[in-house]
Amino acid sequence: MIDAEKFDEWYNEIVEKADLCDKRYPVKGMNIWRPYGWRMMRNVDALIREEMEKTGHDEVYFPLLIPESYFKKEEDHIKGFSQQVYWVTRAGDNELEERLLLRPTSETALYSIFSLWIRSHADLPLKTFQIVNTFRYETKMTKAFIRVREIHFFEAHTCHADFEDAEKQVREDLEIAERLFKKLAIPFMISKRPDWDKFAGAFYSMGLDVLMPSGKTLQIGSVHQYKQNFSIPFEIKYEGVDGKHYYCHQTTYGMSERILGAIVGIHGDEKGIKLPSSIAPIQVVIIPILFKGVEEKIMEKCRELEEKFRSMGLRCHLDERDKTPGNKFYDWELKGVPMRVEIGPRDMEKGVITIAMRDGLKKSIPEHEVSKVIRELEQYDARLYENAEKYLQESIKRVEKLEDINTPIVEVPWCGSEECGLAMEEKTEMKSLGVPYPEEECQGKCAVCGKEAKSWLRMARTY
RNA sequence: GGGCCCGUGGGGUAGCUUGGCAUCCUUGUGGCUUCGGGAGCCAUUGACCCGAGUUCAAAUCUCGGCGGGCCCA
Repeated sequence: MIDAEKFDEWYNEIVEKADLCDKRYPVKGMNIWRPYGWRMMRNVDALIREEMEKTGHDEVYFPLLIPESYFKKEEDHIKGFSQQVYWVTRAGDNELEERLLLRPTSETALYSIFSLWIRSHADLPLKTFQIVNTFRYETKMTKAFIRVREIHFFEAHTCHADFEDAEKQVREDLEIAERLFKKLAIPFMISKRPDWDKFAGAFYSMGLDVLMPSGKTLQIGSVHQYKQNFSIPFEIKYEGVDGKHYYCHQTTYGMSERILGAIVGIHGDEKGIKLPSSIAPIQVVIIPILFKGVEEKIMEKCRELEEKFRSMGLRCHLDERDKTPGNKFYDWELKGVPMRVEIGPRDMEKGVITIAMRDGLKKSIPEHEVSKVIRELEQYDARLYENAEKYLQESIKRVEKLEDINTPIVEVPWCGSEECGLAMEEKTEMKSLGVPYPEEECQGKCAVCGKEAKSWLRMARTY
């Protein structure tokens, strides 16, 4: 893992060096996805789509532009986003009759239409999602994948007959996160955000955060319970079995390319990034070790092996570039390829292949046992996860007093008042992530006012 | 919201104080030779963020814009 002090600089460099993005596009906060980075993102998207399908969500795609009148329907929502909205006010030479905005998120677009789609209790639950670009005008401190102005955004939107069914959805969303982030080898925390920090318009918000090597946390997902806060202004109503009309209860689930930022940050080292095999564009790279006179024999063996790996369902690449092997090793380590296979004259003689995992493990395996590489990849993924999990667990501590803080993440007894919460933020120079979920009883006294604590408050420095 | 630093070939830099020919490394391209952890030699492409101002003359000085990075709230 990268040292805390060096992390920010390392991160800024590595995202370009590893060919994930190109930051030279001259619009602030809008970077170019390079092929390698985009393949990683699409692989993440594919895992998300898989989860959505399993849980009965349907994919939709709504327009980028939202009429001002739609956007203005929910008051808190406008307040939360108005300073971050890009406007389209003219087309050609004409001023538009109604201004249009680039979606900063799609609630107002979707819900205006959901009110048309939903008529009866039989239409519920309505579970949809989309993966789109959203736009938020960040004023400063943009950072590749972490704070961007054009966001690659996954958003699930669901409508339910009652509060309890929406609560069930929130729980399902958190289970999806468990499965997804396990596959991505990124351990995370769930916190119920304090009221002053919930999503604009939400009844409550659950934040999903990871810990970066800099000691700052990064929110990589959020689940919101809207209750009827949107369905009332947007008039999303259904007719119940009793013939009466009711407003829906709604939830949303959001994630973005910050997931990539987390993977890059959490697993990276001095050599480069380290990818979990679930999203690695190349899972196995084959490097021929050529010597004069035996080139053809070695290349033949490499191609044979490439075929074999492909037939096993692995994403495999044979590096035939005219470079020295050492040069190729550095290159693929930089890009985080989980497994490297070397084939040279010595291996051919012994009938083995040499494998080297990105985290350092190196061994020879007999050629007829090639299928074992699957197991090696699984073990590598598990090591990635375990190391990151260990770092996270070591970084969280419960303390009774604010003076005792010496870890990146702390949990302190809290009376539940906004006043005390904000006082803690000020004194510690940290932000409240919220109440840890699943919630555990807290017996102590509020670290600010000394009254009986209602819960723990989890705090950290954040991106 | 407040403040600080920075913009020179694809990447990293020197030059800026004191205005005048733009330095070095790396990468890319062609070739020879090599290949079990960044090989060597030869040839070669390629740059002063944009705009305005001062000046005989601006990478250099002044102002503005755009972009990048950091700190504090």
